[in-house]
Amino acid sequence: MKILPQEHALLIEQAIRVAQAAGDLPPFDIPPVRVKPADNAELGDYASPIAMQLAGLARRSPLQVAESIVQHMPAAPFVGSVEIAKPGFINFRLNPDWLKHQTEAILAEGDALFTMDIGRGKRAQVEFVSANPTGPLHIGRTRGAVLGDSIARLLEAVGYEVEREYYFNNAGRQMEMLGRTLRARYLQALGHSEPLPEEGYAGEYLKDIAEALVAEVGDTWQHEDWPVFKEHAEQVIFGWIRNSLLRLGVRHDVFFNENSLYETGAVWKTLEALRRSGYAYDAPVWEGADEEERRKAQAAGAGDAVWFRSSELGDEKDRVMVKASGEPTYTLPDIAYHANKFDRGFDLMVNVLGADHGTQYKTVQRGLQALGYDPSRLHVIIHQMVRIYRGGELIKGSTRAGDVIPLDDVMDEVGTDSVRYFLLARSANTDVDFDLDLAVAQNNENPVYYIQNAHVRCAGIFRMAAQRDIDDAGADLSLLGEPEMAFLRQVLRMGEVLTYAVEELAPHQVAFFAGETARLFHPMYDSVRVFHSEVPEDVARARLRFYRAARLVFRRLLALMGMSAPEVM
RNA sequence: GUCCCUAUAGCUCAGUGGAUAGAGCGUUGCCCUCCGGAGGCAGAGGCCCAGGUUCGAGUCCUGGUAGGGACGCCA
Repeated sequence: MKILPQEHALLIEQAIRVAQAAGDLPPFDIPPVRVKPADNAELGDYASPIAMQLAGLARRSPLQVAESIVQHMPAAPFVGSVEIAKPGFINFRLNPDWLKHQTEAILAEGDALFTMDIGRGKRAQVEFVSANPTGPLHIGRTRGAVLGDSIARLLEAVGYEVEREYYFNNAGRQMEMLGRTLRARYLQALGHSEPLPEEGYAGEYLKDIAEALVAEVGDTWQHEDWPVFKEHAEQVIFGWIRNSLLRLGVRHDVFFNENSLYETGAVWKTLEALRRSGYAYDAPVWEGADEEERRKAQAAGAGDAVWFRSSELGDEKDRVMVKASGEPTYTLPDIAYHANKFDRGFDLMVNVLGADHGTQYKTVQRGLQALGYDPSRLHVIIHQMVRIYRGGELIKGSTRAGDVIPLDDVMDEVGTDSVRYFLLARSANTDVDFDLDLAVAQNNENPVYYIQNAHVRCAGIFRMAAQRDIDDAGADLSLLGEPEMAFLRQVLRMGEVLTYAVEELAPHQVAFFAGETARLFHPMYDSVRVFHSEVPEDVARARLRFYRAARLVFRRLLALMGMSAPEVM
């Protein structure tokens, strides 16, 4: 399918060149030509303000420039008419005949509708979720899952070969706490009065794992230490996370274990590289520390840590990479991990993170810079928080406190399609208030049903067509009317919406477009009937052909959002 | 204190430097025998404040104000 703003822009560029060659316009470098869908249908379908932009360069009035451009505009099958409007706009109207026949073009593309080759031959990587296996997946992480997977689907739609990656850490202090907590829960389940470790995980889910463990191994583990329990907890919890993601329609191609960076020595190689470039040094406190910080560190008896001189790259202070104990903080392996990503040679890298990791990624970017990589090649999408409401009440919680609602419970309650839609339909930059009551509502307050119902209605038409044995192949599409054309105009905008959504890595654009398209569909469906006593058979066949294309459009949109396209509801 | 995000209709949100700023819910009035009423039509109603850049600013810049988040030798 054509991406119409681009097609129109090409025509304008050619027209300007021809006008310049003919001496109608003075020579100048042509700036990028912007063409947008016109906001007022009475003015046209697509519009460009290029003449206003060029007025200065051409040293003529915008209207004169527009006239010169329009005079030299080459013909194109999709252009019906070109007009000039007051301040200097060039307005295009689509050729109605061409528009009606786009029905066949849509059907010819099938489920690959609006697949593009922008990313042909290029490899993209999307890293998302990346939750450590310390508890069930909660709603905040789920937003990252939905965003990351939707971005991956979009990249695939424009032709990239996409790898989905999950980075995790199953070592370190947090995992030790997990093991120790499970051990305590296990002993409690056996009837011992074992206290939970300080800063342990209070969540109920570890009780569940402990009880299942008792049922499985009895009391044979009571003399085991925490590593055995950590191993078990990790296995069970990772199983939960994978299952939750699977239910949500999210799969990862690569699970990257932080530990492998130690096994290959990458972590220490990274540190050496940073030392060589002068970005690492040993000291008890960072170089820019004030008196108070120094006193505190001395009082605490701090030994030499290895610091990352990030303040030289715009940070407010330097960061510890290796603690005095010799153990690295997350900073060092994270930098090593991203260096590894860069070395794998992706053309495009996307990292989806929650707002609570906003500071962390900056340190990683500075680390990459210090190593000589170009950090702008890594696109970081930081999404804001998700708040869950039930009955108008905010539900709060953290994994540690354990009073969080696991994703599985939310999916049980509202269904996976609703979870995906509500987490997708907002720009990543804004908070999401997830209203469980609304998401579960089976009425038109719930946009999920509104969009899916458009597909259901199309499917209904074809059930009826099968009964009546009507065939739409070869239908005369010139019999389509204005309402159908309005719908086709909207559908043809899909190319530019997808292009823009990919450029901005903003998949919520797709959700909005789907909603808009459904809003255009339902009134039309009401008036444009296929099976009606007053509709002649040839018109009925043309409309049937049209609804076949409409069904495909909704199926494609829902697929891009990772949602199902139901036949009945 | 520093950094990040946000501020658009009564509410929840779109809006890519261009024309008269869009949708859903709510609200007011109305319509609909027929492909599933989980419907449709119409109306009222809005860019936080002050500067700046631009032929043109909801959009870009600076400074405020208000709300959310992050600022560990935790990950």
